[in-house]
This record gives sequence, structure tokens and C-alpha cells, in this order.
Amino acid sequence: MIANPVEPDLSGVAALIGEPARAAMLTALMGGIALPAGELAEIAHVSPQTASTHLQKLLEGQLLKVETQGRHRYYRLSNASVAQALEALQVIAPVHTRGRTLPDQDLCYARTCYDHLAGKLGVQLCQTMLENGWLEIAPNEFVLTELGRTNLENFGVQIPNHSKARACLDWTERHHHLGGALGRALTTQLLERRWFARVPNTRALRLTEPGRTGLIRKFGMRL
Amino acid sequence: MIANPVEPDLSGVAALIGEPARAAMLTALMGGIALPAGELAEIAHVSPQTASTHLQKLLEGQLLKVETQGRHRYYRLSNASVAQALEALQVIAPVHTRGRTLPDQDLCYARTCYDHLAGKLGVQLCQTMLENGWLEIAPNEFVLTELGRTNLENFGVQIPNHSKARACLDWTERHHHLGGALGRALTTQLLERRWFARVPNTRALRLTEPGRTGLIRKFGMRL
DNA sequence: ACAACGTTTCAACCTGCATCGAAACATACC
DNA sequence: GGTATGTTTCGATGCAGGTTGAAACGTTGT
Repeated sequence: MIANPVEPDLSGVAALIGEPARAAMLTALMGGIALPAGELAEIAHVSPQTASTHLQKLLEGQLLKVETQGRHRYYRLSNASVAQALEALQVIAPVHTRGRTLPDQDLCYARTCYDHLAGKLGVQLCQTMLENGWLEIAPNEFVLTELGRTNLENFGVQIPNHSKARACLDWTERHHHLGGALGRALTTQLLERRWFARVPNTRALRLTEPGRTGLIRKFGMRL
Repeated sequence: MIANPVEPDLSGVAALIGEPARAAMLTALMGGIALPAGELAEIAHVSPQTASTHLQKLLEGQLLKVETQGRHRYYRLSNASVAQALEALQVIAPVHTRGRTLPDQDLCYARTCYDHLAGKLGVQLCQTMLENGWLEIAPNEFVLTELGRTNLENFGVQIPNHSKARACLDWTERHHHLGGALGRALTTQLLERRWFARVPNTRALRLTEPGRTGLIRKFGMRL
């Protein structure tokens, strides 16, 4: 009587995300990294017990996965479509009118979206790779060309089996950036090379000086 | 202290959707049609007063628009990105495991998604138009070709100014179908020609007999 | 073995919010 | 004008669900 069996349980998931503390945790995890329960409690400004009950509910709702390591329990988003749903919600969330706070500069410039590069720089990098013929366009996807494969392999990227990559919509730029397995692999390499550095406790990324010159030299970007 | 000003208010929107009655109303409106308050109350199985308070909150949250006509007040989703967020949530909503109820046959076959054609038939029609060279692929978009423009104009579709159309992800088919202004225009014509008929109180569409032969003859579809 | 730490469980409390009856308001019809 | 219908507002009620303190559990380190 309550839920129409014909449709998935919309209200259930939405209610899970609809609690401020849980939303804060989920947002923190959108960077794709895994965080222990205690740290998530701090981020959400709640006690460890409260956090624990929230995390349990998020687990039951299939939004999170756990990985136990010693006495820590690391939580992460269960898959990319969760991150995608969260971004879709952010798109329709009314931007805080009171206080006139536009999205943070750093977040707009470069950040991680689940596990790949987003923000102005993410979009621009994706665009450059398209112009250079490293990528080709398919509906809601990008396909890696032979040229792109060669260049990225030389760069040290672990090319995934299927050379397709999700085109992920950006809530600050309203354009697409490179997602999927390829996006993750590329971002991993960019972080390993220290071209980008994580800004602690946020999803923002800082472009380092070697990163700036590297993007220009190896990728042909205009900055 | 509560909401991080750097991010949009995720929990707010999610909480709005997270109430069963409100979720039912929103789902009903995903078809893109406008419905009066009373009808929405019935759909959500709540009293008119309760529905009214819910609708007011959805208005404040920018998820709905109203249009007053006489003593009726017609509610509709405020824009397509709301529908898109709802579909994104449906993707991650655990399919009712108890009862093993898979999505309804009719809904999977053909339905409206906000204001355009979705479901197996929507995906298939989109695919056919691609194969016939009526559409071309751009990232997360389709572009109407000259051939496609001519054929659709002859068919009676009001071609919108910008010949691009959003590629909308389908939660039953996990493929793309034709959305945006062009998708709406095409669907309008298909309904006007009575090739499809709305199934009352659902988003499902029924393919009529003239519709079946018409799709085969004019669009070259295999059914 | 004991202590420290991270995490979860349990019970009780308390608040926010959906719900409903009654009534007010607006529009359409006779 | 009066009445019926669609919709909203107000006030009161009741319940789901978040929060907390106390305690239990598991792991690490000495």
C-alpha cells in the first residue's frame, strides 16, 4: 500500500541522503576515498555512536561498502552511480541564497568526482584530449583512440580493458569530464606524479608547479 | 555549522524527496504532465490537506512549479534536471528484493520520461534514427542531421531552434534515449497521431496498431 | 595480562514532522 | 445570491527517527 511495487523505492534512498549528518558523510566520500568511521563522525559533527548508526543504515541501503582493517572500518561509496546520483541532486539543490555563497573557488577549479578529475580543469583536460584526437565521442561515453592509448601508456597510465569511459556531467561547469575506469586510471597517475595534491578534508585538488608545466608540455593544454 | 556553505544543500532536497507521499507525487509527475493537487493527493494516498502542505514544501524547494487554472492548481516538475535527478536516484534504489517485483512490463516497454519517450521502445527508436543517419552522436547529446530534419518536418514535428537533444539515461534499459526539446517535440507528435496512448495514472504508454505499422513504415523500425 | 583505542550495541529520551479534523478561502455553476 | 467543489490554513495529536550515555566488543601495543 505504501510503496508502488512498480517503481524502485525512491523515498527510501532519498530519505537516507536526506539527513544532514549522512549527507555530509556521503559528500565527504564523493572524492572516492575511503574514510574510517571516526573521521566521518568528525566531518558530520556527530558523536561516534550516532555516526555508527548512520553508517549502518547507509550500508543497508547499499549506498556504502565497508572494508575492515585492524580496528578501523573504512567506508566508501559502493559504486560510481551513487556518486552520480549525488551530483545530480547537487545540480537541483538551490544554491544557498542567504549569504550569497557561490561554490568554493578551489572546488570549481579542480576536484575529484568519486575517483576521477572534475571541475574546470577536469573539463578542460577532457576537451584538450578530444581536440588532440586522444579521445573520440560516443553517446554519453568517450572512446580511447590508438593515439590516445599510446600517449597515455607512455605517460604511465594503466589502461583498462574496455577503452570506453563514462562522460560524467559536472555540477559546477555543466560540461563533461572523463569518468569511468579510464578517468580513475588517469587521475591515479596524476596524483602519483604529484601533479595534483589533495587538499585535506575536501575534494579539492591543488595543481602543483610541475603539474602546471607538465599539463602544458605533455598534454598541450593552455593554462 | 550545520551545512557546509561550500557545497549545495544536499540533505535539503533529498529530505524533500525522502518522504513517501512526496516521492509518489514526484514520480507521478515524472511523465512531464501537470496534475492538480487533488489528483496528486489520491496518487499519494493522503488527504487533500496533507497533500497541500507537501506541495508547498516542494514549491519552496524549487522542485515544482504551479499554474493556476480556475479553481484547480496544476503542479509540474520545475525543469528536466529534476526529472534527471529522480531517475539517477532510481538507478541506485535497491530493487524491491522482497516479493521479487521487477519493474512493470508496460513501463519497461514504453513510457514517458519527463516529456519524452523512454523505455525499450524509446531506446530502440533512438537507435533506429541513429542507424538511419537522422541523428549524430555528440558527448551526452544527439545532433539532428539534415536528413533527419527533413524527415521529421515532413512527419509534422515542430523542430526546435537548436538541433541538439539531450541523451537521457534510461533506468530500465541502461541505454540512452532521445530527450531535450527535440525529444519532447517528437513525443508530442507521436501522441497527437495517436501512435501512442497514455495509460491512465501511470507513465506507461501503449503502442497503438496504427503506431506499430507507422513506426515500421515511416521510421524503418523492426518490431 | 592489562590498558588504550576505535567501533558498535542497547536503552531511554526528546524533537521534528507528517497527519487529520475543522474551518477559511476561492472559483464555478445554477 | 446560494451551493458545490477544489484548495489552503490553522491547531492539536501522535509517531518515527535522531541523539546521547553507558556498556560491550574487537584489535593493537606494551
